[in-house]
Amino acid sequence: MLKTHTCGELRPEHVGQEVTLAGWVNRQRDHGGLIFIVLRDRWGVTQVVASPDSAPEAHAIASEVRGEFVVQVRGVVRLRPDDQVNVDWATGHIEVEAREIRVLNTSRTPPFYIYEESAVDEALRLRYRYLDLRRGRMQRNLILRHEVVQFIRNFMDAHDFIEIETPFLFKSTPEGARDYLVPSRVHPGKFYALPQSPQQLKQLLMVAGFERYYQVVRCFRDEDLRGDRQPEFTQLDLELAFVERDDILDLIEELFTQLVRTVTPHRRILSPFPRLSYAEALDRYGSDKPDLRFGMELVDLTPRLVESGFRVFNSVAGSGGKIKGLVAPGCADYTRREIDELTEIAKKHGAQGLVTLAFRSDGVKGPAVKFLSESEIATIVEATGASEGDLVCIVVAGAAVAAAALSALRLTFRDRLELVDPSLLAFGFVLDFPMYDWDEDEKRWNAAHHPFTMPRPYDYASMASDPQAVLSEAYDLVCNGYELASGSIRIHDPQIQSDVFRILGYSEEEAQARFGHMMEAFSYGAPPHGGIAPGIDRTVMLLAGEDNIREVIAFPKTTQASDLMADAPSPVTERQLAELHLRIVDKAS
RNA sequence: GGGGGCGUAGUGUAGUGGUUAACAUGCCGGCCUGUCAAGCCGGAGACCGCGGGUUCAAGUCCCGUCGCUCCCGCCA
Repeated sequence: MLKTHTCGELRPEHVGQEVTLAGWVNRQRDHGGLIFIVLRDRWGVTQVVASPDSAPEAHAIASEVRGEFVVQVRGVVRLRPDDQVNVDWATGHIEVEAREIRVLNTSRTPPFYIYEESAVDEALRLRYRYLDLRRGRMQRNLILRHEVVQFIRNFMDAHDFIEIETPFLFKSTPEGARDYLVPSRVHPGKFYALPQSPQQLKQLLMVAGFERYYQVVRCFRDEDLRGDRQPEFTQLDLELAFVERDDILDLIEELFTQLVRTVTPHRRILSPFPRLSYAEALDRYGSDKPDLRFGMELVDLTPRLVESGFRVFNSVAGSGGKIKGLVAPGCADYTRREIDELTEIAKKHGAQGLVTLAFRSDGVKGPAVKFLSESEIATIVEATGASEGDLVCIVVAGAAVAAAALSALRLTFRDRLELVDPSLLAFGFVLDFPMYDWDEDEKRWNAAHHPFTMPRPYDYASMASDPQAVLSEAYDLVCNGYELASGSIRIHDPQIQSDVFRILGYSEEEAQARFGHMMEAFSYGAPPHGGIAPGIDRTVMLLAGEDNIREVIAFPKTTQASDLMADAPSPVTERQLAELHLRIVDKAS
């Protein structure tokens, strides 16, 4: 070893020992006489002092050292003078008096600051990711990520799960997300797909009798990126046989509760995790992934105001539309410009407009006030609980648009009014998702979760006649407005599976071609089973207090799905293409 | 696929259509023996992402394009 100790471990108890440290130079401060070097490694920083009197050769080398040089220092640990203790450092009570300094490698001046938490252009960070990863933020985040995964593996092992690897080269299914395809050299014109998740394989492991399976596994989806979405991401994929929904929810609640207590004990959680139905989540928060850290719940004013003389309100009569609102506390003095911004947010989510009522000391203000009766305003006050100083925002639209618009407004107020406690991790479960979504473009029903999800038993009869009304045994874990995990109890009865495929519009032949291997497997004694798959990247992001999963991934892609460091994706040679039986077609043609 | 934001020394930023593009920091040199964002003095460093256009004159206005980013669509 080129070091006897790390840069994070020396304490007053080591005083007098001769030690060897090795790491990167954070800073070098040359006082003409004394030279201070702050040496950094994965474990911390330690101050090294080179004196021209006691070690002239080491001092001469120290004077040549620059930031990010890699150096090895042999020296003696000594106590700092009382008035020069650095209380911000774990090693701040001591320093190492250099006897010998070796430069193991020099460094060019880095393109951005390593030792300081300053803002740097994202593209530059990604281009020099190996330097960005040296910085404290990324070091902390990746170490935290390791601790999270380590905790998960221990937890799963302690609960009698076994980890089984599944193939990355698998079969494409056109359902769901777009697949990343891998051309086959051996089979001209045929392709593998990288798995969107090991969904089918883990169900087959249940058929195989493993009963409790898990895997920390990479998943691939060729869809457009977001702050919480990367083309490749990591899931804790798990599946159990002979379980019911609540068994899985209880397990996940225990896992995340213990995870937070172990890895980030300074964070608070809600206990027990709230469990609400999809319908309730949409009704109260306008979202199936509500941020439960704060209230500001939506209020349904439809029954109270649908017969109003105000044309905007009575327009939803008989249409199934909704009049819903929320109260923004203390926002009655919003300017015209601020109200316009709120209106834009509502419109972006499909609303025609936004009705605002500002409850000021000199009365209720807003463009709609003159169309409303005193008793209608009193009704709004009573229903929403608005009081002086508040701004009531009302959206009149179809149920889905009203929910989307008000949810967006709720999150806007969350950020503007700083309504959340940043230490809180508000986990919760959303249950009873619909089984099917209507796809307006394709004019057919889609599986809301996936086609192996079990419908709620008492809904079988109505399944064919009214797919819209069928609920499923699907569930999500949400946290702070993010979907953290998604899962379901699966179909293990070939007859139900075939009924579901029929509603999804697959002919017998199509179902056989796409999922024949699954249906065949289920005919050999498939146990009742179900599972869930928490996203590791999002989990670590939330635990780390970051708002983008790039900050917890060592080598992420940009929003254009490229790697700026290695410059991927990149062209390949004609020879490679020929071997794969591929030809590039000009996009214009 | 659509919409918004950003792009100016290595880095972070400032910059009414008008002289030689400014500040901080970093970098280089000098001084300095207890600093820890060390200090003091001096210096170098930018054709303002790229390409067009408007104008007597463009970092600034317009169009296009590239990159990063946020959002909508998309994400079984």
